[in-house]
Amino acid sequence: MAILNVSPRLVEQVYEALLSEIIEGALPPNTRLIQDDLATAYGVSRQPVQQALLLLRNHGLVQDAPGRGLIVSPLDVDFVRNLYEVRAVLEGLAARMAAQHNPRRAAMEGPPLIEAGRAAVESGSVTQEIAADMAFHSFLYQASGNPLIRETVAQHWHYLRRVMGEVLRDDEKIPGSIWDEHAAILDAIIAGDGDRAEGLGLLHIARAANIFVARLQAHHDASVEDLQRRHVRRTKRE
Amino acid sequence: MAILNVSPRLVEQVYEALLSEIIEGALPPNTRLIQDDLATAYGVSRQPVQQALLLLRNHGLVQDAPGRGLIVSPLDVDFVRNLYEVRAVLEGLAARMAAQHNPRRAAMEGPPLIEAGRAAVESGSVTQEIAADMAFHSFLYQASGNPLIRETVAQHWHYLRRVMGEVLRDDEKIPGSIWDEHAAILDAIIAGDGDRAEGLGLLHIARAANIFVARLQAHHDASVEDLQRRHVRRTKRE
DNA sequence: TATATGAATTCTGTATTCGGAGTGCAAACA
DNA sequence: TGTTTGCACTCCGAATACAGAATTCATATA
Repeated sequence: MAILNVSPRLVEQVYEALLSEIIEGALPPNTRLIQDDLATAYGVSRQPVQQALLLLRNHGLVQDAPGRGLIVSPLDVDFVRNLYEVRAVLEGLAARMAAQHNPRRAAMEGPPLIEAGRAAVESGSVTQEIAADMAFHSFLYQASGNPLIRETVAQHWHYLRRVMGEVLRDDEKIPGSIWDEHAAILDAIIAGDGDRAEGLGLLHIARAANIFVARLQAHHDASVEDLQRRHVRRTKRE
Repeated sequence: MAILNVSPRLVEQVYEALLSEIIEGALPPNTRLIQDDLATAYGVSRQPVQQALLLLRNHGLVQDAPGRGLIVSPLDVDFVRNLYEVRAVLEGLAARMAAQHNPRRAAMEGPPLIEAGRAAVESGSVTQEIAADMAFHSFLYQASGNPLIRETVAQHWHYLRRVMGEVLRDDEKIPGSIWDEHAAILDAIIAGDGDRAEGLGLLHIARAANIFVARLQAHHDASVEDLQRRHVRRTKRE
């Protein structure tokens, strides 16, 4: 991924670079992160690297590994479940607020996003699907009129993208029905029906949670099984 | 203020020190923060100060003031309103989850907290009231079984404490009725009634929001008026 | 007297250097 | 052969040093 923010601040550039490498899986969970190595890899001094790592640690994407510096945090299934639980209520809140404050705007800007989403599904590109999904939800947060919702969810989004990446890397696609759900939420917002919008928003995220958590769990189980198999092989050999 | 966390990490010590100075109002909004000055004041080098400021900026407590470094973020009334909006749904979620997963534990540990809260109100000490309130809500988050709720709210808590400090510094007390509301939430949780618990939790925070936002607005208006009066005086003199 | 231009100052961001804590390996001993 | 002790190495946090950008103040000019 290209570095979009061309700020002269090395800290931010390193932060963005590390963030996308983690999200996209180039740096898999439990990878050790050595300041010196990163510094030479990015062609900067250790100082900005250290600060970028401080921020990542603060956001939970990397964690202390006492005695051996920092490692990329593993994707804990329980954690992801909790994440979706929180995001669901935030999504509900956003939908309710959008219905209360911006039904007109939703009527204007919403439908094209749904169209774009359906087109992305047709195209079969997972990347495009994810982008369209993000665009729709971002719009929702914006229309809620409460910038804090977007900021809070943004923190979570890093993890969700990691999960999506992990799950979709070799799995089949996202079910296209999510765009029916999006359309239903949008309808409720345009109708100004806050209660219904909230309920549908909540439900939508709860469904997504079920799908992704189940798949992540399956992945996790598979990798554990794999480890066990290897272990058996090695034990046999000895 | 004493440094409680005796971690050998200077960054954290400086962070904590700055945080409490901001929360308690020792560093009022719009105060300029100069790395060098802070470093000599705390008796450390600029390095840990810079990192602590980076974290504070990331949390929104300080912000860039282009060309003149960093300043303490002003307490924006709209922002606080949004904060309470988000916290309300999180509080509702916490109450619902606690009712679903930990009614027994709530029955054990809840009542003493209510007692302590009522005692704090009797004592008339604002500090104790705030502590008791925080204890009750912390318990709720813990009982929800979702650690993310606590973490997310913790981020917000800094601001809420600033608001409380600002409002309660010279104002009258918090209404004692909040402990009736707490008791009602607890009842619903013990009864295992998730819906009722959620509704009451939401309502409780919404009420608190009304009180504090209104008072903060009043403060703000008063200070604006004050500025205008001064301006008039100065204009007359000229 | 108001405005523009230049230098000095201030402050930040980055690089480099220093000291110390922890780990892992190896050798010695039981 | 298993355990323990000591040493070397790795790596991090903090201090110091350096360079550049922005502001402010003073001076000169219209």
